[in-house]
Amino acid sequence: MEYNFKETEQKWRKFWEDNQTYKTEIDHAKPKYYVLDMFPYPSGAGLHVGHPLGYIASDIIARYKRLKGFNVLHPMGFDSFGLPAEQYAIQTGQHPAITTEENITTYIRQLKQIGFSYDWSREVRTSDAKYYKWTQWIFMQLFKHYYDKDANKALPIASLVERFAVSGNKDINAVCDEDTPNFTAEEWNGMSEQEQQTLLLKFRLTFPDDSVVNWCPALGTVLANDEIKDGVSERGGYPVEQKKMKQWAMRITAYADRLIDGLNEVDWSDALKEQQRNWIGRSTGASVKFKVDASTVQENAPEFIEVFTTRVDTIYGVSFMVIAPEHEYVPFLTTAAQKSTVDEYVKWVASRTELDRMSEVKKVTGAFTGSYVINPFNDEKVPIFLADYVLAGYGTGAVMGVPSGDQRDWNFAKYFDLPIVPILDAQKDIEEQADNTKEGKYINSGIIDGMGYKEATATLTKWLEERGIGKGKIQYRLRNAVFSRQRYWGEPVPAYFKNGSGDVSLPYLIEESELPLELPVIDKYLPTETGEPPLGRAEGWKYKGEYEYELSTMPGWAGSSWYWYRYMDAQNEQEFASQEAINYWKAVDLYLGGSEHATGHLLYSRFWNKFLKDLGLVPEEEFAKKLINQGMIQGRSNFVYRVKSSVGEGKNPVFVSFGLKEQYETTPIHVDVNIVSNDVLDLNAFKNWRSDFENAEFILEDGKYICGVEVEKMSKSKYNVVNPDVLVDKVGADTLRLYEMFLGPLEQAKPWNTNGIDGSFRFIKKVWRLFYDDLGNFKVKDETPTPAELKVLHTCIKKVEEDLERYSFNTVVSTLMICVNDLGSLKCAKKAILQELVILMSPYTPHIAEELWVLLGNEAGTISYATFPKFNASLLVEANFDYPISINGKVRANISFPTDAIPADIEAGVLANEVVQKWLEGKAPKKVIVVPKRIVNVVL
RNA sequence: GCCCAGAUGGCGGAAUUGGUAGACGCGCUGGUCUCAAACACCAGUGUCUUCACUGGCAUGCCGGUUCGACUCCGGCUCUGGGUACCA
Repeated sequence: MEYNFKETEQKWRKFWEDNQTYKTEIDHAKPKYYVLDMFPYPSGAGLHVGHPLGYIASDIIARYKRLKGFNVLHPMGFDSFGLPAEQYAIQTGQHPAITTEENITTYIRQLKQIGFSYDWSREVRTSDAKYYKWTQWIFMQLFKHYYDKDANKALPIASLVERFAVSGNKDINAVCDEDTPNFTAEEWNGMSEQEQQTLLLKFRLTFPDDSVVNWCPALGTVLANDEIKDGVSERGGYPVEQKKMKQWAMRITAYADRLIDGLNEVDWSDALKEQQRNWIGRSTGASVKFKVDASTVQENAPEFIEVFTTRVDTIYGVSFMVIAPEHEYVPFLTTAAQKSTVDEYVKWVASRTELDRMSEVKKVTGAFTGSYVINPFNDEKVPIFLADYVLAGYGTGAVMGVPSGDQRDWNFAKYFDLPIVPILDAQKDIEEQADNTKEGKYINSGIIDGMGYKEATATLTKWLEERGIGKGKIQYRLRNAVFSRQRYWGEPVPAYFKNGSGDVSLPYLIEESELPLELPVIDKYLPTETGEPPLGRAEGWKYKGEYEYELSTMPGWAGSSWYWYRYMDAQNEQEFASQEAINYWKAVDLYLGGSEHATGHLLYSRFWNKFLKDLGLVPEEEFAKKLINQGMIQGRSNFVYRVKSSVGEGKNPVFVSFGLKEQYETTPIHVDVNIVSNDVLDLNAFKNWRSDFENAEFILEDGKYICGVEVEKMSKSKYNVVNPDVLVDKVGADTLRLYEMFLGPLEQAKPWNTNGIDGSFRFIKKVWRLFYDDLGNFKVKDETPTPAELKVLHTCIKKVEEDLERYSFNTVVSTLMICVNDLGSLKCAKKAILQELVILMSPYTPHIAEELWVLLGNEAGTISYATFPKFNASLLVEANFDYPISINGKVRANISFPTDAIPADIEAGVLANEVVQKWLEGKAPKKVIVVPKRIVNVVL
């Protein structure tokens, strides 16, 4: 009798659902274990084979931990706000809520099909008002708090206001904007409401701020870097420019130190922690104010330009200063003679993205403003340049150029023919390249001549501080996080604006009792004619019928920055989760997801978690104790090639087939792999695929359009998604689960390839044949196992347990295969052995395990809460060990010795061996190394 | 460019702490069963040499440490992830 996986799997999935087998409650009698998957964005393409990889692994751990006696929380939900649904809405007019709902339904059906042991009663969706009510609530708390450096935590703004009223801000040690002025209590108390509120924004943990964005005038919207290809919008091919815009920001920089320090207490990979440390980029240095030479500058020019440097010791080597081309000072510093050069340069830089600017470092570009600053140490005039390698958003947007010590500065100095001054006697070949050494004694360096690095730095810093023109400073690369999106499909910001005198209007929060602030209905999902975000279209959408709401929405990461708490108490309408639930489940014990979230989601989530802890709402400083990054299942992408000259207003886009593309200048564009077959594009499907391609024209080869191919990550934006449904239908969920784990180490990236899935399928059938003979008779007997059978079983128990404890999911599959092969060879059909095997298999192949468990006479549904087999080491004891004997590190023989033989006896035995004798050629060995129960090495 | 990974047979991979490189599986080759095929089972399978035994070579490339290196160190090459509005 063949195993009927279809019927059996369906039967058990229904049983688990009907009996709520995996529903979880707080249970103080058992230790808790929280295993969490990074929840998916429910894309229109459905679940792809890359998703389950992590989910299968976490499900295996969840099932394993249940067998080990833990009370396991294992939930799933959806990060359901996001761009693709909105993009689809723009194309079709369909409300994103409808498509999102449909997509989620598909996802749930697909997930349930794979036999995951989720407690579905706890499902969350970030786009559900019952959920985003609490996202908005957390946003409000951020607005109502500031970061107090003395308390080293967030404190209420209300307490800050009280202190301002008593003693101004001179004793306040708080994280705030750079340009926050000093003020006394009298000054504070004398301020208008508007002035006070403006000042408080400099302290709040979320606040409106100017930031530079990719603005696409033709689409009237801001684009992600992702949506820009070759400087034009991927959608439509329109030009994009850099533009300053008021955006909500999150003062994540307040938590920079705690975000770095907290990494020491979590069990995450070193690679990931290193990435976060680098992202935060704490560097110790000094800030220095350079006085602007007033003789050439325009009216209203600044008195000083401040720079941050990690090498203040090189300050005597400064031969120019560079400020960012978009820096607000530029107009004031530009002389009439340089104006046309500067304007042209600024315009060119505005057309480039930040990524372009950082990537292209080989080509030096820049422009001289015509103005100078004065080096405070030697009173020399230093020319001020603009250059695109300085970004306005980093530090002060200005850097001092030291060509002898920094290669980028050196390149710049060569290009503009600026002096390259040596500053250390240890610097070598500085006419050829920069030398950033800190060794040697300073030269050409005024007050630090003859000193070493440490002394010089201290001397200079002291000198600056005494004169009030500089100080030691810790600078972070981390920037405050932009928290606004000019989009519809996201959480509305629970804020409105009033006190609008002229263009100044201030944000205020709505009342907590008015939450959730729901997304209003709009007619279409595009910006307004005046360039406002889509919410500007909502008719009569005003706070108390009077005040403008914030029209941007929250970014994708808002809802995902706290969701693990909502699972603890998903239906709670009074709080984001009850204190009882939070204090029972505490933090995530195992978190599984892709490494592409290293510096996004995982940093923002840690930030919000620390904030919630400061408020006393959650107990743990770090929300995820252990984290594993599953490697990406890579996709096979297809490309079409758009001819560049066919892009623009009123033109039909032209696409050239792969083989002919070298004859044109083209932009490669991803095309949905589902409308491509054997790399041949379905032309009609392509025209229907995206509205801007409906008039597409093609240059064909042999009457066909051949697409390009590349292996890259499988993702909705690359349109290369492969669906697991087909596989479940063909070979069953158990086989799919086994196969995905068998592919290789969880952390490693690999392209999706179904070759080899037969091996997993055969394994399932082999297991079945341990229970049934060829005639379909159930053959399991209640007999006493032999030592050989017990040895096979316990070898397996040991290895499965060890491997699961170190999350080596692929080797467990091999171990199970070896065990089943060996039991097959032994013709073992004994209940005592097979019953334990079934438990060992059950985390991987829950369906067939349930079936066999019941066939062995157990109660249905109880295998999930059975006891993991106990390993008995005494069953594996061997009398002898087979030593590999190597000569000069190469194995030449194998000799068996008693397990407890002493090295001297082994050495004697080895030297007597004829193979060894042959290699010795009568001579005595130089050395014999005996590693007990491992190896013997004879050195000639 | 910068930050972080990875590279082992025809293919996916194993080797957990420096100790037999290639477990397990796919594929392939030969055989058993069958009218035939599928399934299943048995045997072989890194490469060169050889009838065979044996031996040489071999973990991306170059060099080093060690009795011994896929594993540690230095220098490269290529591939993937991130690079702040994809999530």
